[in-house]
Amino acid sequence: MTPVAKRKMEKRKRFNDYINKKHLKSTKQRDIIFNEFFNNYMGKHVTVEELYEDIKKKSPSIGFATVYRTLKLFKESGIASERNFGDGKARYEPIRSEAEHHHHMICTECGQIVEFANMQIESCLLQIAKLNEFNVSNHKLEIYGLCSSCGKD
Amino acid sequence: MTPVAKRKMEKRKRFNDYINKKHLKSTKQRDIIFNEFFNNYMGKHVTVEELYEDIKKKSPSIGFATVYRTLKLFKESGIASERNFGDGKARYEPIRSEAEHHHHMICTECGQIVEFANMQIESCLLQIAKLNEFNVSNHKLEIYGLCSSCGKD
DNA sequence: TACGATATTGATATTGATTATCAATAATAA
DNA sequence: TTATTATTGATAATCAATATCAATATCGTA
Ligand SMILES: [Mn+2]
Ligand SMILES: [Mn+2]
Ligand SMILES: [Zn+2]
Ligand SMILES: [Zn+2]
Repeated sequence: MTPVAKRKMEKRKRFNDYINKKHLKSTKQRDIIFNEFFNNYMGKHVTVEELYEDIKKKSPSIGFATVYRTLKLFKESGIASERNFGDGKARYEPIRSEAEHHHHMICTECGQIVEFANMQIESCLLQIAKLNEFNVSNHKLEIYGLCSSCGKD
Repeated sequence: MTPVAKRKMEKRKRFNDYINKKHLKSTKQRDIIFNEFFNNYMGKHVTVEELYEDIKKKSPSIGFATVYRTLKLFKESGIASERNFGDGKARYEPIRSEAEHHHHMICTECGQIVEFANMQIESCLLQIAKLNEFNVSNHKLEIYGLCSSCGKD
């Protein structure tokens, strides 16, 4: 089994566990959305609209609201992250692994997104939180500007 | 003149300069909103709704849309920052000085906001941007969690 | 001061993303 | 199989933010 397939299976298990724990149900629609999301959007930051349009091609009967609800479920179960890059639309990305926590640089001209991670920043943040006796649940860090292509004055 | 009064005057000058540069006009409404904002919301993070409700008490004829438009003007002219803390409402805070750049820790329970600044993080960010040839215009960093009061399990 | 060009205002309608509603249907447990 | 409970898809509702527009205010110039 490829590492990618293994990762997908792990997320699937986690999602199933969540479904069971909360007494929810497995459905064809959730399967379809799960597969589309984890097969084609790894490392991407997809909007609900985009994912819906994509899925509709193969499964025209799936409803818009269901995609909304399912992505929210993915987030709640810890297999997807919700992102907001200031354009008013929520974006979702599959979580690769707990270890691959990262942040984003967004080009305000072309929309290109560059991911980055930095241990020094992460430990600074923990320290700051500790100093203020804050019990951190999550944090976000975004850099906005022009990418190398768009930034040529 | 107190330091606070001096700061307010500086912002006023900057706003007037912007007004002139863009061939806009000085109006009573803008004066009223400016004064309310810089007299009573220094160090705060106020929503449009909140500021509107506050101003309406003294100046009942001021319209909701005008408060929206004026806060956006404050932002464009560089005398206010727009913040988004994940509750779907934009918040504005008066800019103290270029030197007082800072970030936020938000308690998801009681809404308390703690400000912090950290030079190490700032220089890390600049370095990361440089490495990726990104021309940074701004960045945001937020920590979400429970404050010391709310976090007592 | 009066005039003319231009910007602003306040009320209201509209937009756009997201959420709620609900009757029909599907999944699960007994 | 049946009873219970959750889900679905269509659509209405919500809510912050923005657009529209006629009336009014500002401001440079005469
Ligand atoms: Mn990412
Ligand atoms: Mn602040
Ligand atoms: Zn770009
Ligand atoms: Zn709190």
